[in-house]
Order: sequence, then C-alpha cells, then structure tokens
Amino acid sequence: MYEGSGLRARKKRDAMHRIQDTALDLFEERGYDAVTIEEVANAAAFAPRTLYRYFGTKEMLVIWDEHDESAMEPIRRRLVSLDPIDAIRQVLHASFEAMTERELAQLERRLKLIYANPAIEAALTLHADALARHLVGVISSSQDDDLEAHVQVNALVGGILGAMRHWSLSGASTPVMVSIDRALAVLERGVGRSSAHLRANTGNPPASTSAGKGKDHVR
Amino acid sequence: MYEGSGLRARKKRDAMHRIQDTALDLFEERGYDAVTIEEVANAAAFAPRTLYRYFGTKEMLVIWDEHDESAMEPIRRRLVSLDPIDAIRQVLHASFEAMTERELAQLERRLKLIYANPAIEAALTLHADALARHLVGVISSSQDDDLEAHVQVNALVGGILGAMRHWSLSGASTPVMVSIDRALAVLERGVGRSSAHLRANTGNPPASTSAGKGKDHVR
DNA sequence: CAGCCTAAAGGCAGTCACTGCCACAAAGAT
DNA sequence: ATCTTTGTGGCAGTGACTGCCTTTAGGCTG
Repeated sequence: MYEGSGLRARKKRDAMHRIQDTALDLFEERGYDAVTIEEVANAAAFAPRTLYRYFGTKEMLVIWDEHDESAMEPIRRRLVSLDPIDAIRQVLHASFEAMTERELAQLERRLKLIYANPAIEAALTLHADALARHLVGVISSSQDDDLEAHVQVNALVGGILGAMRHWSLSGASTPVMVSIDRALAVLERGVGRSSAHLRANTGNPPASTSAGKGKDHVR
Repeated sequence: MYEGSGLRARKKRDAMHRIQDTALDLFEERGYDAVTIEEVANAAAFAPRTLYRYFGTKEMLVIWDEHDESAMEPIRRRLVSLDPIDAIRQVLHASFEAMTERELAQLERRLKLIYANPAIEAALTLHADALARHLVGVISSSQDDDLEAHVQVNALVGGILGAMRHWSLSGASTPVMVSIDRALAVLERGVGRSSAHLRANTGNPPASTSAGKGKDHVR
C-alpha cells in the first residue's frame, strides 16, 4: 500500500479522477441506472476489472473523494481534546476552506447525483456509517461510556447526512457548509428541543392504550 | 393491497413467518453469505420468485417484522403533540410490552444475525433511513424549520441504531429497550455534552493549521 | 542501462441477487 | 358453478461483482 508520492500512486490517482469524471458525465447524461460499469470502463478506456479494483462498487464511482482517506487522522487528533461535534466542525471548516473552485464544483456535482439516486444515497449512508464505527473506536477507548459514544457518533453522522439531504432537496442554493453548521448547532442543543414550538412536557408517559395495537420493535 | 383480515392475508403472513423461520435457521447454521435465496426457497417449499415478491431482498428475510408496517400510524399520531424523542419512546415501550415471549426471542435472533453480518446491518440502516424520511415529512409539514426536522429525525434514528449496535456488540445480555432508553436520554441532553468528561469550551475555534493538509469534504 | 522482481492491469469464466413476462391456479364475487 | 381478479410458479435474462491466471509495467539492483 503506497501513499502520497511515487509515480504509481500519482498515476492511479489521475486515473481515478479521469474515470470518475467520465462516470459523472455518463450518469448525468443518461441516468445512473441506465449506465453499466462496462460502459463507463469503455468510455474511460480502462478494463471493467480495473474499475472494480479502484472503486469497489458502482456507487463509489460517485461517492469517492480523494481526500476522504486523509481526513480521519485530523479528526482523530482533535477527538483527544475536543468533543465530537467540535472536532468534526473544525475539520470540515478547514477542508472547505482548502478546496479549490474546481473541487467545490465537482463536490456539488457529486452531491446532486447522490441525492438524485436512492441507490447512491444508500451507499453514502453506509459509507458514513463505517466512518462512524471508526470514530466510535477512537472515542470509547479514551472515555468511559461505550454506549454514549456509539449514540453520539451515530447521531452526529446521521444529523450531518440529514442536513446534506435537506440541502440537496431544497435546491442546493446555499453552500453546503452552512447547512452542516446549522445541523451541528441543532445537535448540540439536543434533539428534543426545537427552537420554536417550545414545550414543557419532557417525560409524561401516557396517551392511547388504543394504540397498543400499533407495535413496532426496533427498526 | 389488503390489510389485516381476509384469508389471503392470513395465508401470506403465515407463509412469510414460515419462510423467515426457515431462513433464520439456514443463516445461523451455515452463515448468511453461504446460503442462496434459492436454497431458502427450496427449504421452505416456495418458489424463489415468491420469496422476492414477499420480501424484496435477501436481507429483508432477516429484517422483516410483521408489526413494522402498523407502527407508523401511532408514531405519526403522537408527533402532533409530542417531540420526536417522546413519540418514539412511547411507541417503543408500548411495542415491547405487547410482545410475547416468542416474539421477543425471535427479535433477538434476528438482531444477532443482523449485527453479525455487515450486509444485513447495512440494509437495516437503509431501512431505518427510509423510515426517517417518512417521519421528516410528517414533522416538517406541521412545523417551521425543515432542516431542523431533517437533522433531528436523522440523529434520532442514527442514535437508536447506534444503541442497538452497541447492545449487540456487548453481548446482548440486557434487554434492548434499556439501551435504547439510555440512547434517547443522551440525545435529549445534546450530542456535545458527555455525562462524565465535562468541559466548558463550546465553541473555541483554533488548533492546528498544520492539519490543513487533512482535508475532507462531506462524506 | 540491462535485467530482475514485484505489483498492478487486463481478460475470462462464473456466481448470484434481482427483474419482466407469461402461463396457471386459487380466492372472492355474481 | 362460472367469472373475474389477484397472487404464484417457471423461464430467461441482466448486470454487478469475484477468483484466477496471464501479461504488462514500475521500480530497484548490479
């Protein structure tokens, strides 16, 4: 596993960018589902087998981000002294500021495709979930309560994804980071409390017994 | 689309239960990945095509819960007057109390399989996510802030899933509902604040510029 | 610079989840 | 009993993904 430099590494990264660009073109043009991996491979002049080696799955052609891999370390570093929300916020802010115009445009392109396509959005959720699991490992090893770490990180990741979806559904007009910032604020305040619509009952039990019929288990 | 009664409906539900039981047996015995849909179908004496019609996907053979479908209404009803956390908590409590011994055992069986198998866990995440989207629709139509609804519901669902995973990873010894209750408490308190490890900095900016290299975008 | 070695790319064949289509059977209405 | 409707079974196909093996090319050594 090589890393940053080396001709091989550069060649691979270049290839991945070319392939992703090609894929985004085709997906935008004809729809994600209507394009097969083989077509992308042909258009990008690579063997299908190679696409699979690079990206693993079809969805990753859209989801993949060059900088994702290197983002874990900074987060991990900050988690030692900061709570999860602040850690994520700082790293995200730094990332967005470091992005070029071209990268930002590419990101929006990808996000639009993601949220226009349930299959890709699903894959993104999974991807984020894997990241969450990673973070849980970091936190709970240096802290007391395991369950609390699980819940906090999962809620955090879920909340951010929710913000991104909302951003996408509402036209993607403002910068994504604004939505994410607002999401983080909501999470800090606590899920129960809404800004408007304030109420005082935080724990009265009853309501219908007639609804006893409506069971649910976990999901 | 029929509902509760009618002989056809009963027959279908019975068949689904039989098929799910068969599937769980096989999956536990030989591992989820090593069992094909066709084998499940044969063992349960149904056509593969029928399994797909009933369950849609292989993962749903494990995830499916008879009562899931009827659970949305009670939640929706409570969301009018309660905040999301209280609504979910009440419905979940009611559901668990209404469960028979046999149903509870089956639930644990399913959960063990789910969390022993990344593919199924992924599908569960997606399933939960779809439910979250539903809830967002209910809330944001009767409330002011769209984004807040997205974030809250997503965080809520994410947090519950986190609790369940933790419960599973830590041996599944206590009742699931206990873990979920604790998760809900964490969410109410706000993601930033941990119970122990209290700190006072909720918004100081800096830290490394050296970490500017570590970018990340969104996912 | 030649030649070796290791790692990556291409090609092939196969598996399996999932789908559309059509013929058939059984539930429910007349 | 007959008609209609709705669900079921079988068939053939698609396409994502994998293991395996061959070939190519980077990267290092003398």
